[in-house]
Amino acid sequence: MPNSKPTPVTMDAVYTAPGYLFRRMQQIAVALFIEECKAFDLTPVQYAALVAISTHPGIDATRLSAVIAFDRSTLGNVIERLEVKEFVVRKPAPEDKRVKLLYLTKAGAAVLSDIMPSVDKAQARMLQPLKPADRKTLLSLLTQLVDLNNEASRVPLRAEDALEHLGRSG
Amino acid sequence: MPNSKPTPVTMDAVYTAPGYLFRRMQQIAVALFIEECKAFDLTPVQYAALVAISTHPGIDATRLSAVIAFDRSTLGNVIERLEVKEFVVRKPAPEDKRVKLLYLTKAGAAVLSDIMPSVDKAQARMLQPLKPADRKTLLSLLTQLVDLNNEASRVPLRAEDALEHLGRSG
DNA sequence: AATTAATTGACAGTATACTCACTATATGGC
DNA sequence: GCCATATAGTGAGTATACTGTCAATTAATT
Repeated sequence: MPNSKPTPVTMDAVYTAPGYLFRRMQQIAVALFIEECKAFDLTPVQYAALVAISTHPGIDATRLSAVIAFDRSTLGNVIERLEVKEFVVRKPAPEDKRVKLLYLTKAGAAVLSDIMPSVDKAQARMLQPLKPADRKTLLSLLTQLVDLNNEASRVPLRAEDALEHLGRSG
Repeated sequence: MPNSKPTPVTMDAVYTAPGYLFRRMQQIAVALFIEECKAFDLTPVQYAALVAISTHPGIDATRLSAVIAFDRSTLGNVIERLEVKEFVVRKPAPEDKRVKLLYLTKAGAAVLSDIMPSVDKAQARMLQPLKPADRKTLLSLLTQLVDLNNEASRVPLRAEDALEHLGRSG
């Protein structure tokens, strides 16, 4: 006799799904970042953009989006907000009229170096509840997984793209 | 002699931060879900809401937000979209004029049971690159971490809230 | 019973995160 | 030089994810 009862759906179908757990951790990570860094009025994404511009001065928006695995359209708004806060300036590229090159202002460099301890504190807090050995294990597995799934996301990370802008001036 | 050079910021400050890795995995998880489930026109959040309403028929929006750890304001829009698709109906509660109770329609129940295999496929795909033992380890650590950090997020999960609506009708 | 407090859903505002479409500009093949 | 193709940035549109505020309603307190 076949089983006529359909399998009942339970909330465990949601709670144990990796996708749900990643969404929750993303929520938690952002909340902790905002809490620790509220004195600096920077979001996690704005912070990542500042670091990337600091590391690659004169990068353009398209390459920046590849370096932080960030959608190009969204990045336009992020840069705009960083410009309003005067942490970033956009200068037209001399040899390509389409391109605008990104640079940190003095205030941008200052806020980046000032915010670092708070960022580190936020990052430490989100793994704090785990035993040190488990933190290491989780970070290692997460790093592998992000790397191996890189092409699955709509905006894969292309760290090497950051080097291309060097070809412009030399 | 003190070290006068400031520590240079590198992209590793971003790439190795757990917050960045969780953001990447969330992007990847959503992309895989949308890809596998594109035939059903449901987002991960809409799917979670449908499961919760299926599990708790007659729940209200506030309790639903606690059950899926989802901001109440955002949830209003999510429910609205599910209503437009006719997967969900809102009925005014007889004994509390503020409250609207949520129920799946037949179409909602049907899409939920139809989408399950695709959801499972998406969830499997995001851990696929890891060895089976590592998948288990990661899921276990993630589950612990989400649970232990529950209060850190702005909308903590309150699964037990789901039971409260039962007190209304009896 | 009347006042206060709390709750519900709605709304406005900000910030990701994505889609597709568009203009301006560059570049390749011919 | 010309034309097809590609690229850079922008804008419109959708969907989370949060903040605050607000009116309506209910519950708690006196």
